[in-house]
This record gives sequence, structure tokens and C-alpha cells, in this order.
Amino acid sequence: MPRISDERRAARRAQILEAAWACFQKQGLHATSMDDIVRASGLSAGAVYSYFASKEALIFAAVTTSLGALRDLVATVLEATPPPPPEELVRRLAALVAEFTAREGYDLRRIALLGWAEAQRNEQLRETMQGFYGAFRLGLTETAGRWRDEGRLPPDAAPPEVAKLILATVLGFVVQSVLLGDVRPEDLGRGLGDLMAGDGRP
Amino acid sequence: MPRISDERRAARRAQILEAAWACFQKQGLHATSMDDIVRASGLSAGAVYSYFASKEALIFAAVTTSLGALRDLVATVLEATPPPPPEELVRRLAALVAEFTAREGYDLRRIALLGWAEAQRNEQLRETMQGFYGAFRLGLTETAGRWRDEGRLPPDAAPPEVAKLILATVLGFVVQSVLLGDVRPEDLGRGLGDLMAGDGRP
Amino acid sequence: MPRISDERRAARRAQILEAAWACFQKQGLHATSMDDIVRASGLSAGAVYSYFASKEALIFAAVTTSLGALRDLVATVLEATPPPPPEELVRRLAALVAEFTAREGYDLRRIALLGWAEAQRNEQLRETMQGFYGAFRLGLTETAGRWRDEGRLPPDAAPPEVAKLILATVLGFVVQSVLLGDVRPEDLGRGLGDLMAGDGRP
Amino acid sequence: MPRISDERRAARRAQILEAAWACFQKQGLHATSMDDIVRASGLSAGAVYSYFASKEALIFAAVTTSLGALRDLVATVLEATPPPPPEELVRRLAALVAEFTAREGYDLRRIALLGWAEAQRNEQLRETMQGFYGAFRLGLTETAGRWRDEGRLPPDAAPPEVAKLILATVLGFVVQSVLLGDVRPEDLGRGLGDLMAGDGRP
DNA sequence: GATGAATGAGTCTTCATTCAT
DNA sequence: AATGAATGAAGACTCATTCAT
Repeated sequence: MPRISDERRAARRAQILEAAWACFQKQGLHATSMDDIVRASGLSAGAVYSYFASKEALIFAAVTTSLGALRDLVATVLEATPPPPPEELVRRLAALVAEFTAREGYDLRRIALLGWAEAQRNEQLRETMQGFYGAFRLGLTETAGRWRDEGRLPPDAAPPEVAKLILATVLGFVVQSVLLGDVRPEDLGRGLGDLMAGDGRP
Repeated sequence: MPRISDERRAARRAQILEAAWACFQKQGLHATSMDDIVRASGLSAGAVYSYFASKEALIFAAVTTSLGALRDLVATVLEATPPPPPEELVRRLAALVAEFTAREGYDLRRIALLGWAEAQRNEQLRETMQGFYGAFRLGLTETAGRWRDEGRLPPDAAPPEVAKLILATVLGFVVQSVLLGDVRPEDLGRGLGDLMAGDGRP
Repeated sequence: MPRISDERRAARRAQILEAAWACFQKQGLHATSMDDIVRASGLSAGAVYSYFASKEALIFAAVTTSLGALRDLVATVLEATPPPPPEELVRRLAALVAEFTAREGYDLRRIALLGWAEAQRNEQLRETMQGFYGAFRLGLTETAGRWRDEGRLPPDAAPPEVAKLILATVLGFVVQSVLLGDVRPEDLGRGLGDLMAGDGRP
Repeated sequence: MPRISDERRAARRAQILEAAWACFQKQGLHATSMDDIVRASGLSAGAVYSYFASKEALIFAAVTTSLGALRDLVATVLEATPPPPPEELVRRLAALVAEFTAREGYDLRRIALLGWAEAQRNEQLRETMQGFYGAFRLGLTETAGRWRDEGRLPPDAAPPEVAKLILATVLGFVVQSVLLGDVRPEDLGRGLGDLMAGDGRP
């Protein structure tokens, strides 16, 4: 009965992944031992290794699974037609990250910080992340194009650069909220709104 | 050997710190062994330990020394009177980070990413970072107030939120440039300039 | 391997403890490295550490296990009714220590000397030893009381002081036989007998 | 001027030895590092090594110097003519050890326990101790002979065995007073006196 | 399939000793 | 002669991974 078996396998995988997330958040990627995860998952070492070939594979899965879930949510926001104005888009994206956090008892932002550090020494992870953030930025570039077409941005505005700015803002929100812990999505929206409201001339 | 001169001590410390930076960048904080650093520094294990009491102390020093050097540069930019317009300020701050990088053969941005991850499990490091980024943001808040006073921002603009937005942009630049590697400081300036040039209305 | 049986666990523990005893006797407590014990036990470092959490724990177990085994034997001698005369009691107690020695290929006396030295810097060990020797002496005090009641000692004899003398004799036997190596239990019995046979007056 | 130099050398030696005693007592022989002693002595590492060739040499000196000082005191007691009765001799010898203790701020008994443990792995130390305790026992044997000659002991008493008993009592006093800490020299005298006062028959 | 005991290379750190200054 | 910085071998301990049961 492969059906039940498959479901079970998926459930076990999720169980391990959640244990891993919990440990990683508390102790970091490398200070977490496989034994920590084994104990947190309630399974045996052998069982964990039958789902993930190595600690590295588990780290990869822990980070990219989060990324995958986030991708779908981001897509929803980016596909809105017409796109929300910039300050609203930034607010929504930041809220996405912050709310994603709230769910499931683990903090996506913390996992992200760990993943970025790890990506520097793990090529596979780095490439996966480049794919994700590259696609994200491409979506933002398209949105920026639409803003320009709608007249929200001047005709000579450069969508790729606007996308870089928006992406930086969202990534920076993650860092800032983990390190300083006092930044709300609406703060960012307000800040960008204020900047855009000025005409830039004294 | 009789008592070593203060200069020599400082030089040795720097020598070890540079070896550590090089290793950390290549392999990450925890995948780097003390032996890696010992070999890279050209000293002996005992010598390294006479300058840094533990690996943790070395990590702390490696991260906070960078932070300290950066602090001074940031201060220079923030103290400019009158302050440059927002898009120019963002460009300069990003350039600072990127250029700091070029010097001394180590990449401040990579160290930053590693440091952020580490700060989650190292309280001392976390507090030091909070101090640094908190002060940074306070400086930005003041700048935003001046923008408002000069009429660059509307009278009802909120300097703290503008500061959060700017800080996020700079931190996000670090992440984005490490992960995607194709973002220049002027891209961010351009992107923000384009956003501010729009009146925000379609 | 699935869960190991309690017997096997106990056997492994004993195997490690015996290896430790052998090494400690040859080289002393601190000059023995964990690797020495690991090799002598025929197990791996990890296995040894799964039975004893640290070298200190292993030292504690090595010393107190001996003490525990000795306690039972001592009890047998002290419970004899009526108690043997003093010189015979001393002979028996010394013989116990010396014979305990012969068995199992390790020398209780050497372990004792090492343990006494160690007790000065290991509080837990010191307390355990105080408990053991205190109880031992209490038993001797009771015996001395019976001697007095039987008329072997004068009515005004002080059992606690007699117990201190007897305990000192037995402890001193351990030291003397390890350091000089030419003292037999019956020598002590004879010596005490001779002393008691004199009326103490010239 | 060799005179002054020699005095200085002796003073330095004593200074180091005292530092070593203090450290050894607090931490044991092997848990004391040369650096501990160097710092406690107020000298430099090089200076310490110019007086003692190695840690082992320092340990040897620390233990045997104590032994030597004790030897002279013991001799005084043993040479008394006529010899004091057994219980008085035991009391005096124990008092010697306990008082030696009081002087100079270090505890001979603790050093003794450490030395006995060390003697098991240090041949030179073992031989020195055998010489010392052997001579001590020889002196006791002679005293026992005199007791017999004086009629304090029966004509068929065996002086060597009596000496073994007395030596054991004194050594055991050291152990017992370090481990249990509640034994006074007069307790031992009283205990032996009580035993000798009985005729050994119920 | 599942278990968890066992492995053993690798980690951080210490410390007796030396010797350039 | 004296200093104390430097050495580097050795120590205690960990932990990702395997595989006998």
C-alpha cells in the first residue's frame, strides 16, 4: 500500500524538518548536532538518516523548504493587478515574512540569516538561493515596469534598479528585525511613503 | 624573549585577525578550525591563544573589529552638512561597505552575514551589534529630521520610520550583493531616486 | 544495534573500569590519559564516554567502586559476635585489604593512595570518602565498646579514641605496605599483641 | 662574592618551593601548572627553571625537602633516653606531624598524601621515601628493643613488628586527619593507652 | 525496516619547556 | 643573567555516520 506509506514518509519528513528548524533557530546550524535533532524529532538516528542522507542535506532541505513556501506567497503578492503602490508592496512583502514567521512556531527570518551565512560555503545552497532571489527580483522588475507604465514612476525610470532597491529593503527588513527587533512592516511602508512624498528638492 | 613592544603585540593581533578573516570568509565561522587559523597566521597554537582566549573570542574580535572600523566611516558620511539627498546617502553608504570590502583583502559583507547568523547564539555579539546598528539608525533618524526641516520631506514625515527604511536598504544591499553579486551602490541610488521622482499617483 | 541488555551494559562498564584500574595503578590518575584507558579497554573513545561522562567521573567510579566492595567485607568482620580481640581484628582488617588486592589483578591499596590524594581536590570524592571512613570508624567504636563491656578494656576506656587508633593502624598498613612492601597483616597483629601484653610499666 | 650569591640562591629556591607547596596543596601535583607556580613565586618562568630543571624535579624537591625537615624532628624524639612509653611516643610523633603543619603555612600531611601517590610512578621519589620510612622504622625498632629490655614489653616481644605497628599508626594518623579532620595526637595516645591497659583477656 | 551502540577522526585547548632578546 | 613570548605535542572530549542485531 504505497499510498499510506507515502503519506507516512511525508509526515516523518515534516516531523524531522520541524525538529531541525527548532534546533537550528535555537543553536544555529553548526552548533546543532544530529543528536539534538534526533532527540527533538522523537525518532532514531537511523530513521533520520533514512530521510536525509547527511546533516548537510538536512540543512539544505530546512532552508530550501522555507524558501519554497515563501515563493508561493510572494508570487501571490506580485501577481496582483494592478500592482499596489511601492510603499504598499514593501509593506505587504515585509508582512509576509513577518507573518510566515508567526505560523508554525518557527521564525523564517532567523532561518534566512542562517541560510545566507551557510550559502557562502555550500555551493548547492548558494545556487538555489540565487535562483530564488533572482526570480523574486525579476518579478519585482516586472512590477516596477508596470508602475512606470501606469505613470507612478517617471518614463525614464529603470525597473531593474527599482527592483534592486525594493529587494534590498525587504532583505534588510529581515536583518533589521532579527537584530534590533523593533521594526514593523508598516514602519517600512511609512518610511518609503514619506521619502516618495518629498519632491527631493529642498 | 623579554616583554614585547605594544606595536609588535598589535601587529601580531592584526596578523591573527587577518588570518581569521580569510578563513572565515572561505569556510564560515564554525567550519573553520583553530588549526586552520593557526596555519594561516603562520604562528603556533599557543601564540594564537595568547592573543585570543578562545575561538569564540576570536570570532567576536573578528566581527566587532570590522564593525568598529565601519562605524568611523559611517560617522563621516552622516556628519556631512547639509546631508546629501536620500538617494545619494544610500549610494554613499552602500559604496562605503563595498569599498571597505576591496581594501585589506577581505570582504566586510561576507563577515557581516556570518556575524548576523552568529549573533543569534552569542549574546555578547548580539548586544554589540544592537549597539552598533541602533546607533547607526539613530544617526539616520537625525538625518531624516534634517531632510524634513530642509523641506526635502513633507512636514509630517516620520524620521524614525524613514531611518528604518534607509537602514533596511543598506543592510539589504549587503545581503543582495553577497548572494546575487550584481548590485552596485549606484543601482540603489538610482532605484530610490526613481521611486522618489514619481509622485506616487498613477 | 538495538538496545543493549542490562547485563551487557554492566559488563562493558566493568571492562572499562578494569582497564582504568590497571592504567591508574601503573601511571597514576593524572598521568593516565583517556586514550590509555580507551586502548586498554579495547573499546573506542566514544564508547568509553557513553559509559562515563568524563575522566573525572571515571576516576570517581574507579575509586568509589573499590570502596563499596570493601565496605561489605569490612561489615562482615565488624559484625562478628563476639568481636575478635584487638590484635586479631587488626590482622583481619589488614588481611582483607591485602587479599582484596590479590583478587581481580588490581591493588586496592594503590588505588586507595591515589584516591586519598585526589580527594583533596575533588569535593565529591572527599565527601564520599568521609562517609565511608566515618562509618568504618563508627563500627570500630561500637566494637571497642563491646571490648570494654566484655572486660577486654578497662571500664574507663574511651571507645572513640580506641577506634581512631585502630583505624589509623589499618590506614597506615596500606601506606606502609605500598611504600615499603614488607608488612604482612600478621606483623601488625603481632606488634599490637606485644604492646598489649606489656603492662606498660618498666 | 659567592657568599651573598649563595644566600640569594637559597632564598630564591625557598621562595619557589613555598610557592609550589601552596599550589600543590590547593590543587594537587598534576593540576598545578608550572605557570601557577611561576606566578605564585613572583619570578619568571626562566628563573624557576634555573633553580629546578623540570616540574618533576620541583615535585621531588617539594616532597623530599619536607621529608628532610621531618627527619630531624623525628630523630630528636627517637633519641630520647629512656624512650617514652609507647602511647606517649605515638602522641609525640603525631604531634610532630600536626605541628609541623601549623608552621610555615603549609600542611605537611597533605603534601605527604600527594607524595605517596606520586611515589608510585616516580622511582626516584619512591626510593627516597623508602629510605626515609625505612630509617624511621629502624629507629622505632630500636626503641621497641629498649622497651623490651626495660621490661615494658614481654621478653619474647618482636621489636620489628612493634615498629611496624607504631609506624602504621603514625602514617594512618596522617591519612585519617586529612580525610576526616577530627583526630588529635592525644586521641591516638589515649586509644593506644586504653588498649595496652587491658590484659587482652575478657 | 528500525534501532541506537559504537566508531574514530577531528575539535578546542593547555602547558612544560625553550631561547631570542 | 633574566625575561616571558613562543612552541607544538598531547590531552579531553564530540559527533556525523554506520551497521549488527
